[in-house]
Amino acid sequence: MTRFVSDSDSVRRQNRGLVLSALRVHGPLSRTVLASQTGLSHASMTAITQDLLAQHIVTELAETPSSDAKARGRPAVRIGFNRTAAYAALFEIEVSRARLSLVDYGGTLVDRIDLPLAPTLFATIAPGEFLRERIEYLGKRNPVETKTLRRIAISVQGILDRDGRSLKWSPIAHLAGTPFADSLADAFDLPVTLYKRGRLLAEGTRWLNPELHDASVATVFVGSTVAMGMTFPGEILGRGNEGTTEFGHMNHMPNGALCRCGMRGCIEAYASDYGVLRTAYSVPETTTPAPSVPPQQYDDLIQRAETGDRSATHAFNIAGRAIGFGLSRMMAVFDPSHILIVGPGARSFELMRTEIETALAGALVCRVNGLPAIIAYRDEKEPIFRGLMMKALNEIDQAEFAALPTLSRGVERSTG
Amino acid sequence: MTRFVSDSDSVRRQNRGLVLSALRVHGPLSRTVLASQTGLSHASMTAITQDLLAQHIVTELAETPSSDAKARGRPAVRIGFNRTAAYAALFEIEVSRARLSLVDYGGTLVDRIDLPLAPTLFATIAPGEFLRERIEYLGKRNPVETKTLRRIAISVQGILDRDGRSLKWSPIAHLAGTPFADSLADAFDLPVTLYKRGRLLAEGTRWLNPELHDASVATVFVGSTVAMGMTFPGEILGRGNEGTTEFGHMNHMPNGALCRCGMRGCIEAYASDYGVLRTAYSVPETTTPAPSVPPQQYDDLIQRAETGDRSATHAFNIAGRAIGFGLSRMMAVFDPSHILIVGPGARSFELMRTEIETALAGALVCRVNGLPAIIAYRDEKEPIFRGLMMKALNEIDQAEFAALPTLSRGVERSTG
DNA sequence: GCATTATTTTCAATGCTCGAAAAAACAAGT
DNA sequence: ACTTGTTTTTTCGAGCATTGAAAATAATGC
Repeated sequence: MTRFVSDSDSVRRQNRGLVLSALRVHGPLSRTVLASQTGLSHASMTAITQDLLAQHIVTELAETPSSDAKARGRPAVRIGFNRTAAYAALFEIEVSRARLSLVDYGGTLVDRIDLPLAPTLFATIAPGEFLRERIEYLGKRNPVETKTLRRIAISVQGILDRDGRSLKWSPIAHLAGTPFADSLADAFDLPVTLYKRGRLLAEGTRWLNPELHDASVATVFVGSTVAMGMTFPGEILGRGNEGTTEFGHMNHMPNGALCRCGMRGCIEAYASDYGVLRTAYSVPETTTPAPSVPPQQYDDLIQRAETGDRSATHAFNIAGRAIGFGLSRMMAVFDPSHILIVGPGARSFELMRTEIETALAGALVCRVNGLPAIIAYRDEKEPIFRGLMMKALNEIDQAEFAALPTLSRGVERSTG
Repeated sequence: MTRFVSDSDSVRRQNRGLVLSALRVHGPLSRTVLASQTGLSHASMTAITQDLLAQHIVTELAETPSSDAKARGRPAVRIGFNRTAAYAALFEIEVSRARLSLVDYGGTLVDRIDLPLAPTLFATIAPGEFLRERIEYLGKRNPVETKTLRRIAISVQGILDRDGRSLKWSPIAHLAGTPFADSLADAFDLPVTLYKRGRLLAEGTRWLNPELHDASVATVFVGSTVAMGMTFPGEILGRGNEGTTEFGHMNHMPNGALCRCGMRGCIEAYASDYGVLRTAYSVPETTTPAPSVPPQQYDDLIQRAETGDRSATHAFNIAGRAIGFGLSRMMAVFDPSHILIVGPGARSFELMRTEIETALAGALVCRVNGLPAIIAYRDEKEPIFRGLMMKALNEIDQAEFAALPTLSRGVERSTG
């Protein structure tokens, strides 16, 4: 059952969540604006903000006295997140590097550690152990902040198990099958959540382009891997694992090129950096891919293709064809209004565009609904981080702060 | 925004909906059982059922006096739907036939009309007009029941527009683009809802096999077309258009066999009845498919394959391969625990099984999560009807009856 | 007829929302 | 300096749906 009994408790949780969501989306707002944004009455707004203020979740902003346009009536007091109300530790784990960030409840970066990841690292130290040590190190550098650490969120690559507690498969060496999320949760007695990188990319891109909030979007990462996340119109943040895919490992050609995952014919085997390079240099399709490709090599190939080199353009055509047919096939199940191509591969988008659009045009849904808008964005790091942070903070908002019981009303009033 | 302000109104709607849902799923239940099923207190149960009784939505069942095992305490009074509370008219429109059914609020069939559909019919009469006349005819035969008609629900084949008001494309001749749903809604001043046939099949199969309620299922129809619906664990009935796909028109082979939809290489072009026959008889792939295939021909082919005929078994291998790769590709986006093969093609399931499983085994998600359970069911008519009826009745439950305002409590008490 | 048992209802308390009215905090005009 | 107008915010009482506990109801068993 997805639906539960509703009582005054769930009413409070729902409406407090609505208020926190509005602040998350729009930044600081006055009670009046908050009321019209959420649809709650002014009376309820007063009650809810009073509660949130008493619990030090939000604060009244001391308005800059130089606020230019003087308005007529009583000046609005804007409410914003109390940045010290909570902190979150965010890990972004990728194949050859990781990053640990400490952010406050308002979404400001407090500290950050970059961690190179040797392929053998997790064979010599348990991932959970490694991550625990890094957080402890971060804790020594930020003793005050980490005292109110409320959540650990981790971006990973690979296939999560059904309840999202560990990886069943991952391109990150020696990471799959280890219970690092649970051991972190035990070590710090905090909720730990795992998110798939491709899905965070999709959510983060959306936060950076608010007009995508009303669209259904397939966000495709093209680079060292191929991945995709889906987002749906209206939903601030998808529930559960909604929006995750294994797009990069969708079959493109039966018995085709060898993929890093060990299967044959995956889209990634044609469209990722190693796939394109393999095609361009006529390396046999069944050659085992290198663990990683120097970015320079990939950039050079793009440049060669842009100057008309035949084998280079051919390789990007093959890549575009794989992505295009993959998207065309996906559209039988999920039919987005927008397709975003993000990551290093976005630079070669123009080289793949024709093949992608040709493949899409062969799909019945495209003939009927028209081609989706296809847009290329280069940077993937910022959206992934943004998606991860928003997920973590939103979890704190909804699962923790919105669910807090009321302090008996009117007892405490800050006189400051 | 998907989320709205919660107040006492939405609490009542939610909890009344919970009660009606429980009755829909389990049939008549006593107040005590209803309370434990929904999680509501006995006190609330009394209040809610009192209300529903006063509004004649449910009735207390006069228990059969021959109820065998005499229990100790006060006997439980079971509550069931008041079958005359509402009626729904259900159209199932297919390529060459349609059917109109009148059902009561309890889910009992009241009347039914079968309607052969000539291919030119909707060229000579507007679909909305035709459907209106049939309902009026039904109304003459059932004057009392149709007076409390509350909803019209229609099963269609093809691609719906985004708000589900009309078809953008359909294999049913001259149906796409006509505003038949809206004109019916105007004519009878009733809500009219369109559902995609493949999706109803998925929901209906689930109602007939309750153990599938906790599974994620891809239900594939194989017959005159190929279609698929998805259902998700726990959800009684998917929201909106969730679970609809265009699986039959997912590309299987670039530039491949000609499909009825006009595109090339669709799964349907290989795995539907006409596709298999075309392969078996070595008719060129680019031959325009006939509008429909006599069932006898398809049955004969299955029999020939079962007795070892080479071209027949080959045709089913090709079909299985198309379905298998389609499923393997779908699983990059939606990874079900069960796959159901339903319809005439289920009889040839064993002929396709090896190819389907081989293709699935090539998908990374299958290597990681294991093969989903694959089950064949023959009958598709009953599940489709059941799905359509459940959708319509559930809409009446949730959108209409659960939302009804309270009658001032305690005023009216039936003394019977 | 009385004890036992299970179901259902009643009752008072709780907690949330809402509309209307009042209070607060400022700008502008006199 | 004081009044008026404007906008934001709070207060107040009413309404409503929930809940736990206690009471009432309706049967069986002895």
